Amino acid sequence: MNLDEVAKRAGVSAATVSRVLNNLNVVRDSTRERVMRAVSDLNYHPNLHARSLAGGKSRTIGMIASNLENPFFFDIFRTLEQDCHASGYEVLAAHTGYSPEQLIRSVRTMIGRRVAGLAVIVSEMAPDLMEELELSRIPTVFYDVGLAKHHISNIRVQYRRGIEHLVEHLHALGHKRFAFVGHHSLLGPTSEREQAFIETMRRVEPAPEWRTVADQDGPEGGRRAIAGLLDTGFQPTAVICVNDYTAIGVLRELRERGLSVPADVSVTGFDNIQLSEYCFPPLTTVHIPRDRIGHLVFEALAPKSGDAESEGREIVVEPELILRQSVSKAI
Amino acid sequence: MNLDEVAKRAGVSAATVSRVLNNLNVVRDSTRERVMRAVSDLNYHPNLHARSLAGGKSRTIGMIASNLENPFFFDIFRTLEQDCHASGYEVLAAHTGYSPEQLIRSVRTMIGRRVAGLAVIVSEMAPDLMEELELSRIPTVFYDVGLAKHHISNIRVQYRRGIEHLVEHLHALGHKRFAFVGHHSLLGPTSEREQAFIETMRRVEPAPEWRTVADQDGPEGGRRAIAGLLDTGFQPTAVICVNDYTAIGVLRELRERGLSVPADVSVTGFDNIQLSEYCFPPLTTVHIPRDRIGHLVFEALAPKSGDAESEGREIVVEPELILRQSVSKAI
DNA sequence: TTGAAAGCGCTACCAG
DNA sequence: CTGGTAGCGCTTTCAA
Repeated sequence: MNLDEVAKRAGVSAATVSRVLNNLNVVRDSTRERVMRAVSDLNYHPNLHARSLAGGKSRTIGMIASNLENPFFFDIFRTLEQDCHASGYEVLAAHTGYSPEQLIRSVRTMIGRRVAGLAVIVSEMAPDLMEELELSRIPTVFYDVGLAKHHISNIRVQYRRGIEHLVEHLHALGHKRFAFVGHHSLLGPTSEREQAFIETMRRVEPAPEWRTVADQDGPEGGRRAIAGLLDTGFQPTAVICVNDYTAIGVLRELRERGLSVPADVSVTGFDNIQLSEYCFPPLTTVHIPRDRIGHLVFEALAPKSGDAESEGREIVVEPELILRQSVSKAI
Repeated sequence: MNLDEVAKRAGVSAATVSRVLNNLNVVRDSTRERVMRAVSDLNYHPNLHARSLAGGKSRTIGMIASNLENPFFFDIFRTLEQDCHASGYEVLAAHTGYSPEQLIRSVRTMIGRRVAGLAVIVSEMAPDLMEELELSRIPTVFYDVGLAKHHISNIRVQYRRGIEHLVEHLHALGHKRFAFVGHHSLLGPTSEREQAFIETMRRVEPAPEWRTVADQDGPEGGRRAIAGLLDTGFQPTAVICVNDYTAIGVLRELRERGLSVPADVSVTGFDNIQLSEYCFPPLTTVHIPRDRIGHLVFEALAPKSGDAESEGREIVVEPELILRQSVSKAI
């Protein structure tokens, strides 16, 4: 089923069918109607591959995320998608499951699809990819990795600041034994959070005891991580989690061990996802404005009429401490 | 940047470059190497649109879900994606946010992309779509909607059975005032759950008091729904939620009103998503095997070598009651 | 307002 | 093993 058959059935040329389908208002109404009729009679659906091939441009934006299951990433996706739809763009989402190989595959696929722009919101990062993307000349946004370049923008969240807020708050409450629950991922924002944690620990007076552990991203990973740590005999009074999603698992494990939060142990998350208000107790966390990030990504990728070809920018996002019931004074 | 430029640079024909890129092992090693070198020198990425256009087949499977944020849908997606990747397929995911218009757009886009198969896992359903898809001859799987047809398979979960299990269990525990918390969506599985609830209520002796309410899918919707109901003065001792994700919001609202679960109110979910074990208290729910569903979808869509052109099948999935701590005897 | 025809970049078939 | 070439289905001039 193709344009020609539709054209034949409508008694017009392929060009005219194309005009109708693309809303070029140069077609006589009667002709347009005949075409539309043929289209629906034949259950015709334009081949999008042919369309992009012939048209050149793509009107599609790609987003690659480490873990779309984590609401943090999904919230960014949702906002980006809304903005895109509002401007007639499609969004293609891919997730890597934190696998660097999958990341490479996804990036290549996106380039192969000739997306109009690409958002790479991942923690794992292969350095060569940056160059591959730069060379591809596709407008790209990275999240917390690398530096802005010609076609590459960069959004960076002041994770360090967020962690510092958290630690200072807990420290002021008298906590002296800290744990950091991270997740596996070689580079990027995660380890920035861990680094910030470690450095802050070293700076604080009097020097606290502290440990770091890591497992998968998510409730299950968080649960296993804290379980492993507690099994070593270390008894933190404050547990700082790399993100809210992981913190949910920590809360459960503590609860099942008969440890009360925050009476026995204070717990913090990061991101301020919706679930952080719905878990028990609600999490003290650090707000990262995913919606704002989504909008920023869109702005960086969609060529606003006027901008010739926007250069890559460096965009900084400030986090904000959110106090809830999962934290209290040290025992 | 295209095949020809690569061919020129490598001093071979476009056909040969194509052979190398497609791993047709008929190319001399030295030639292959020269080509690969040219490819990487030029940072060449094959145009996937041209490829599918020329090749005809697509090696891509589409999945449309109502709400990818709800782990129920995401789990199906994850499994499907794993199976697909293992067999060299790509997956294109779209979500509709329960919007029938978006569903139509997504389906059309998928057809336009000429996907090799399409999974439509949604609650909202426009009847004409079924025919549009049937006519498109794309192998399709619907979830709990319509009937199997020529190219259309159907997975149906015995929701009715699941709800009955739940109600009987609660009834046996002496509950006499029930609430059903649903979510908006005109047709399909959701209302099947609600219908099952209503019919079961009418059948049970002695006749219980009951109400149904609905809001969005998700914690926020669940919270608002139960809040609205409680504000009317109705005091259920058992709240049956359309799914676990929504139940999380119900748990929070009850907690904030000082109602203890399960001492004051019993709450049940549906789906048995991972979070149902992580919330407080852990939810009594009904297990729906999302991984099995994911596998079934894949099998129904990917033409296993051997099958000429598998006919649409009707596949039935049995749910299973899972008892946890969110339910107890009526006060 | 409409038609004819030249590509878009790639695969696949036919020769050599 | 390699090259030439005819499409795949659509958009987009250029003419009419």
